[in-house]
Amino acid sequence: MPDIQDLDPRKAAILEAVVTEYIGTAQPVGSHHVAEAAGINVSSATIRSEMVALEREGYLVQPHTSAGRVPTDKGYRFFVDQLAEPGVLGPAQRHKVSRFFEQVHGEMEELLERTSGLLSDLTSYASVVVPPSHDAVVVRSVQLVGLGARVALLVAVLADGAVEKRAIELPEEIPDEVLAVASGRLQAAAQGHPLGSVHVADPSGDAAVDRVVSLAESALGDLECEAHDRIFVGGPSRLAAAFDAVDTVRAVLATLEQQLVVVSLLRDVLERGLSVAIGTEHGYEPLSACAVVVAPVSVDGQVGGAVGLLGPTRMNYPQALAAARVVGEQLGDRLRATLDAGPSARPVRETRPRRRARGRR
Amino acid sequence: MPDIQDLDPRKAAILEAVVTEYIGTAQPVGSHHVAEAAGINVSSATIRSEMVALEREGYLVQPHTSAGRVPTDKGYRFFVDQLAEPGVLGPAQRHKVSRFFEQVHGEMEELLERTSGLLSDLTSYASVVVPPSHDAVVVRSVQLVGLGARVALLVAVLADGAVEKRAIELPEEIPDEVLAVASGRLQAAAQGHPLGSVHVADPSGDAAVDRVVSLAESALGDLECEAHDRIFVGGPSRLAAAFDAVDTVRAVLATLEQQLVVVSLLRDVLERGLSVAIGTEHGYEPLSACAVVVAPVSVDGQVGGAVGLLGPTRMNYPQALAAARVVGEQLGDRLRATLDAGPSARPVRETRPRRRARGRR
DNA sequence: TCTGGCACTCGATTCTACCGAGTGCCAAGG
DNA sequence: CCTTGGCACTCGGTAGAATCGAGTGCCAGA
Repeated sequence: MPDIQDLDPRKAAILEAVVTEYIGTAQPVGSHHVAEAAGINVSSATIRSEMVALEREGYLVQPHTSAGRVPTDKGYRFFVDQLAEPGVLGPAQRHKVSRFFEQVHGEMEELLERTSGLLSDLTSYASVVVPPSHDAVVVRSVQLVGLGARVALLVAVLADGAVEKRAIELPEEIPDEVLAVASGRLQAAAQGHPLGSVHVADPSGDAAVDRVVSLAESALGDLECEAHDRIFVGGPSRLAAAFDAVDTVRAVLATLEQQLVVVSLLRDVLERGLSVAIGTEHGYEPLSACAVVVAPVSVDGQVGGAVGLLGPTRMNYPQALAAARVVGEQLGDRLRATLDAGPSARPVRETRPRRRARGRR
Repeated sequence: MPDIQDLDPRKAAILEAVVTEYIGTAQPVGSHHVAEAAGINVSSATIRSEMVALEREGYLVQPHTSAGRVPTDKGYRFFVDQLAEPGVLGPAQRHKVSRFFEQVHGEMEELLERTSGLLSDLTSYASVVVPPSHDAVVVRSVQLVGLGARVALLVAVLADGAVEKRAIELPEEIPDEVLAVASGRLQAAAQGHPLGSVHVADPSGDAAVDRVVSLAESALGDLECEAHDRIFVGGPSRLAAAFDAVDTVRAVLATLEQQLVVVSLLRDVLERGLSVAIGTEHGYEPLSACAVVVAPVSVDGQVGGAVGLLGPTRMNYPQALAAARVVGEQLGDRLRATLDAGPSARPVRETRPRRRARGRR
């Protein structure tokens, strides 16, 4: 792509006018409308000739001859990267956010669920919240609870307030007392360590206890991997409002149902250092009519989770970006607050110096 | 409504033909098509005159003069109550179900989530799973874990494998040791009792401990009430496929987002002794284009939860009913299995004799 | 280089005609 | 009395023609 650099300032202004107009009206915009836009002081004829250039360079397309122009993905990209000013939340929205994070109480899962609701309320797009993985988060408590004769539930409470659980099939019938012993040993070994690195050193006298402990140990390891595939989707009904083709709606909804896909989508986008992926930029076919806005959720400088917005490519990028950033930041702060206030060990803080989340653009 | 009783057998046959045809094709069906249907041996003229009668009585409507007929809600109702034969799952579907319940492992939340997926897979409608409330389920374990300096997390494991949790704001800074003592006292008092009726009898020597314990006690009571408002929605994208008006899709999706509404909808329907609510029969305006199929999930004869299907009024009722019933039953069995296999107390079984879930129609 | 003018395109809208599925009615036949 | 074939009629949907208008590309003149 040779022409990713700048555009003629006038072309840029025209492109900007087209994008903003189209975002507002969803109608192809013609040279006449552009000429009326603020900051443009040339006639429609001039604009027309600039538009053919813009079209040749791939920033605009005509749905059909003799219709107005519509931005391409590339056009939106240029707009987002070079033209749009940062965008701020309105006072009402800002108020909503701060009140939300003041009022919200309680427990992690609920917090995430409600955060996704907040985001989609603010923007009227569908939202996704991917919680940070628990890689570095230490265990606060582990417990084994007998459920059936040969089933036990492993419950781990992490320092960030998350509760992870997993059923364990026992190879034989284990009396409650043995479970209790195993539970105690696990608790002693796990407290203060991250999920993945729990290891009970020396064997107890009891072989049954040891068997249970080792099962639970590997289950803890599994938890670390599995935990972060639960995502929180907010306001899917907004999608139906955003698209008028019912097929598109179905395809997008179906994609949203596949949590793994969504998680890796957001992760991909973040890893490429982007905060916006437009149309086909992320390689996910069924979402080619969508734009995705992502903001990291970083806890102590470590990017763990993400919040995202999903809307039509003609979305209000500045506003969506602002909302995602603010909510992502606040959520991160909130999560860190829980972590930091811990009465005892806070190894994450010690091992990793605080670092500002690297902003982009 | 005077005319809820039976219909002329011939009228009934015609109505049945119209309904089945319309369910299949989504096109208004004319007298000619009906005449060709199996079991009808009269001419189209006769059918026409019967149809005017059916229309006068409210079972059919014409979208416009000189189009075929479409069933009304009342028409579907009659079909479901009097005409449709029970309906069975195909062998492939039956296989899917049984394999699912054999394979599914682990923990309650995941079980419910995946069950909703199963249901919507079987039927290609959107599904809802409302877990049984924990009224009668006894506590297997309770634990207090300190999170922040003045925040503790109350984690309760119930006999059915559910894990309920709630953050508690502490009025003062409580050292871990005090929490541990309180946790132990709670555990002793709660184990084997249902969530609502946990009471720690005699005070300890320590006032701080007692304060924490009483806070936790009331939190346990809250948990009982709150717990059942988390529902599991499967396959919302199916809705986009079922309706072609994008407005309808949006309205229905928006309703599905309000968990409380959905829960009370299903509850209402079940309480009225129905398993199907068609169109406006449930008073929920935005869902007037939908039919809801509900089946109870009963554990030990106690109806606690429900599974539901949400589709267009022209849904395949026999199949949907069969799927919902089977999955509801299996889910109930599954939940009871966890309960029954408990190594120690099983008070529910003792106090309530097993009773067959009363079938209807 | 910009601009106003102009011919041209082509989707959207409207109108007409027409087809055909479907109806209601009726008179004849069981 | 019920059924049936016949018949005129309705009216949505489709196809084609006419029209409208927003928008374009091009060009000559400032």
